[in-house]
Amino acid sequence: MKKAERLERLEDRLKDAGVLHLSDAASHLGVSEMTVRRDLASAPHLFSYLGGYILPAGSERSTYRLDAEADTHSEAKELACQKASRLVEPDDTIFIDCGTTTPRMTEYLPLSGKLTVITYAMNVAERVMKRPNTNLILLGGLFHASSQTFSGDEALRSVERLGISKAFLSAGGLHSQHGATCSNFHEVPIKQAVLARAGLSYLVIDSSKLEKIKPAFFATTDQFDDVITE
Amino acid sequence: MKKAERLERLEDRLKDAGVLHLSDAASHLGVSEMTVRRDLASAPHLFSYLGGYILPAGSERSTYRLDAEADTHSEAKELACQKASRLVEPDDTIFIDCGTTTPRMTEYLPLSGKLTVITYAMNVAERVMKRPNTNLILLGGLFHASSQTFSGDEALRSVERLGISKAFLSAGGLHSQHGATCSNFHEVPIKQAVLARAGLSYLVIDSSKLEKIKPAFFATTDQFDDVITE
DNA sequence: GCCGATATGTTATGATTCTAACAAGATTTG
DNA sequence: CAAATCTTGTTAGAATCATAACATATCGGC
Repeated sequence: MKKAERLERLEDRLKDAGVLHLSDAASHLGVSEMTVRRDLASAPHLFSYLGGYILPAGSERSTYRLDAEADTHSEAKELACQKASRLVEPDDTIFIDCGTTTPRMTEYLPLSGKLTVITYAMNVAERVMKRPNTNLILLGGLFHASSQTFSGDEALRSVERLGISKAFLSAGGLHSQHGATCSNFHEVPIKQAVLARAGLSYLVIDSSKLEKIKPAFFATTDQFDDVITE
Repeated sequence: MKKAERLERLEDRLKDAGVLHLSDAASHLGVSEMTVRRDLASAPHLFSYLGGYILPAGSERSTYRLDAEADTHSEAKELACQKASRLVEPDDTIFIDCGTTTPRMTEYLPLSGKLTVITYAMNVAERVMKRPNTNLILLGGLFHASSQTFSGDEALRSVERLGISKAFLSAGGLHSQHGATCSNFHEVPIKQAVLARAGLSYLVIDSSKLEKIKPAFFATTDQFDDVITE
């Protein structure tokens, strides 16, 4: 058995198991741990190796799943999104912000009528594109892994040419004195452009965000028509 | 600082970094490693912990299942993409077109260096965003489910402001007389804008496309520096 | 303030992982 | 066939990780 074959078997095995311990891999391949180490070192584009465990390459940067339970304050966010979705009418053109809260709205949006969803968040786009009877407009640009969003001048210009009936914004903090703030500065221009263009603007947050302050300020409290929490 | 806050900060940090060493996490949070261990143990649904390293939960399950077999001329496309990827150098800025062929290139691109990938195809973006050390620029706009792409004026204007060293285009047909054609008219403006801006342009197709004609014409054969097939 | 309960830090010990160096076997090449 | 090269295995010491036990600190009633 040659190195190439071992690498292939490792790859296959990883697709099933997800992670593999060095010692398991060694016995599975019938070679010493040292050989597996050397195999791994020779193919860093295929595998990641962390403290004795083998992973498929790139899984460190996996998309953040929004599985119902795999998130802090999950039930609160779910509830807030259900309430927010009730405000959407079948023929609206709505903006949905990034984060772990507002993307959940996609599950509760009305299916009748011709809804149009505008977003700059990948996790929102991925969900909306699978819906029937729904237009999706994604504001593109440079991708930021930290927030799963895009940023760029052209996106701002696009917003100015769109009609937005209702905007659903998210925030990392909402403070009575210091308004709405978020963690990433690149989100600020888009949020502000949307706020300026939207007919009605809502802030959708779970109550744990109240009275918190994050580094990037983007709006005062009175710029929102309503704040929706659980 | 309470446990809940530490967990949130860990989550944020992981979104950026992907993995985090126990000792880094401890110093980042200003607590002992033992406390971080205990925090992790109390929230196994949020994090995976392997040999001293913290990962987002579920990242072992990287489901990069390719539609590889569920596609015609699959091996031919795969081969063409491998050949095309060999033309890419570590610090290039490349454009990758839509379809079922060119998105496979993402698997073979070099991992060293700081690659930048420009695209208007959702299936390309979804793959590139999971790669480390890679910038992703998505040309946004209105989503077309038929080709999994976006279209819009702002995207065209974005292309004019980008420097593209190599462009990898796809086509539904390449005819000796009638040039390169595709099935969707909304792809034409982007393809043409990219052709006009790219340093080198390649057409990546499997040989079954040769001498075929599709409804939307977008380029003559001599506009490409090379045609890459299996 | 006092108390119990919970949270956090420290230490020590054993297990595991990492790395380098060398030896033995397999493969290529002239 | 023999030398050179590449591959693999073994060993040992250093570094790191895991776990438990205990000490200290903090918090929330009463």
